[in-house]
Amino acid sequence: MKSIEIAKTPTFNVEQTLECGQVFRYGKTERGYVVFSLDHYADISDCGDSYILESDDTEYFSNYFDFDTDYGFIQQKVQDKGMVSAAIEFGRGIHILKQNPVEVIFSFLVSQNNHIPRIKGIIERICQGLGEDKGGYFAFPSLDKLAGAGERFFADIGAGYRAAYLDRTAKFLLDVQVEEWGKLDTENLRRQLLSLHGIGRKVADCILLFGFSRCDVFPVDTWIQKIYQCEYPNATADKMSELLERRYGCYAGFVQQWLYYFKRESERRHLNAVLC
DNA sequence: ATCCAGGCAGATG
DNA sequence: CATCTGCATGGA
Repeated sequence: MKSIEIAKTPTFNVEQTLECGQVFRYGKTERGYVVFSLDHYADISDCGDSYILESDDTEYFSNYFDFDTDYGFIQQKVQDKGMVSAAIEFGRGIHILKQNPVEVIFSFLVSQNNHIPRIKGIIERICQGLGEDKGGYFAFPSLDKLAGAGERFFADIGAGYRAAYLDRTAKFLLDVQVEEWGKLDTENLRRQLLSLHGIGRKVADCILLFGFSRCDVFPVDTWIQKIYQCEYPNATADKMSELLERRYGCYAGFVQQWLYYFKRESERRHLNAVLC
């Protein structure tokens, strides 16, 4: 196990980055957070003026946390006189994680029409049931294990009607080189994802953003719809996504994540944020 | 208890 | 093209 020090800056906050809804395998500790990705783990503790990251693979996580992107620059580019700036001020420390595409595909298949606490539980039980025991935690399962589990397994651990999606997707991906999909442009990659059973526009866009670092997509879920229903009263979610992608271009994914976190946290904390 | 959740597939106007 | 419905489950 190795450890690295991460300087604290205004544009990186571990709590905001992990709690903003892009990742589900993490937990709070006394001094910070633990996060799991594939078969790796990282423990990040708050040491006042810096973070200490302890991990089995510190290089994996220094890429995972996306320290090379200039978030201050992006925040300056997209600022406005309204809710985008308000959302940035609230979630200034969010980074978009560079997660494993396969893990993201399964995570966001589970996420549809579901609450985040329950999503976390379902994914955790998938790891417990099929993942390698790493001593203290379970790895995300291999495609072999996922494909061999059967629909019953996913139903039994509480995946609900998504069990069939998980089973079919696992069996399909067994014969595919998902890593090759990274070479496709966003439009063709989205088309590929949409051809899978259980993946629609919103789940595809989350996979594009969180699993393939396509920051030019703007996933539209129920929270984002609430934000924009005043401005686009008769636009479907798909249409809304197109319009917002066009408006924010290569920064769309970042803007979306700041707005999502702001809206959801405001509701959760019963703040009466002005969002229309 | 009733509503709703980081929606989607399939069926029907 | 747009709109409607059923879906499994459990947190609030």
